[in-house]
Amino acid sequence: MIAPTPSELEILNILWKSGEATTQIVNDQLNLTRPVGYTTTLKTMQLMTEKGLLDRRKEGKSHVYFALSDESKTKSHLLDKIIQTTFGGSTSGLLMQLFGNKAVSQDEIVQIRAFLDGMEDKNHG
Amino acid sequence: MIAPTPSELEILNILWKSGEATTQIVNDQLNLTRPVGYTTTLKTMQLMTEKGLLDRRKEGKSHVYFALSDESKTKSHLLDKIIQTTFGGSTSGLLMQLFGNKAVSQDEIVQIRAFLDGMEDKNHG
DNA sequence: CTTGAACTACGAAAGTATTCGTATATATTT
DNA sequence: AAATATATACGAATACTTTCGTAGTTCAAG
Repeated sequence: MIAPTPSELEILNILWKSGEATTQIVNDQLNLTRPVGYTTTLKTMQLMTEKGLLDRRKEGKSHVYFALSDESKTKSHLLDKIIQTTFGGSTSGLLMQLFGNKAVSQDEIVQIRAFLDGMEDKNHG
Repeated sequence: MIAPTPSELEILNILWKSGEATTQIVNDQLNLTRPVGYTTTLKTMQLMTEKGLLDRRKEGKSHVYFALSDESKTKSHLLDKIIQTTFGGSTSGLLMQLFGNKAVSQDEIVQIRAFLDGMEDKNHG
């Protein structure tokens, strides 16, 4: 599994959401959050393509990029890593931290409840 | 809030657990997991002291180091960061990922529900 | 008070990630 | 087909982190 760097993850998040996009579009999206030069984004996406994180197809004079790495697998892997390094491998340690010290909105609690309901149904059925 | 680097976090975890320790002890602990030179550990701890992550007192010819940064605050901060960068700011997104790809026992679900109950009581009270 | 073991200080190299300038290529417009 | 706009390719600079060698310090034992 190839772990993306922070910058690469930003780009992956954009491509996972939009399915595919040109460098221009990705760069515009990035610049909604922070300033970054066009060629910087281009270079990063080229490196990601070499690494096998992305692939691309030619369209007119530009390239259209799309993610090869699986969203769920990648995020799961990143999560495992922080559980390992920050919480000594303990998933419940992470949960305690999350619930014990962080404000979680009512909406999110509702969402989490619904999710747990679904899981329990699965377990019982 | 000063975010520790990965290497710094390893050292913090050791000091949070033991309260305080010399470079020697920290380095020995690190070497249970991976090989790292004594002066590497020393240098890192010196940098951490400059940054205000650690402080130390002289004892004999060596220094005894201890963490200045709060464990819970630091972990909470790291967690916030991954929630932001990886899950678009959605805590429930993280939980779904966690529950979706890992086996979570019925006991843990019950525990989490109890947590949520407690939080809601707090919110409403 | 000299020797040796353990420790600190610090510069600099090595590794990794990010950034961007500049040259070149491609398509479109006039 | 020349000029313009938009792309790509790529080298190299910058930044950040980690690594360790070497020189010098401190303390204790002989």
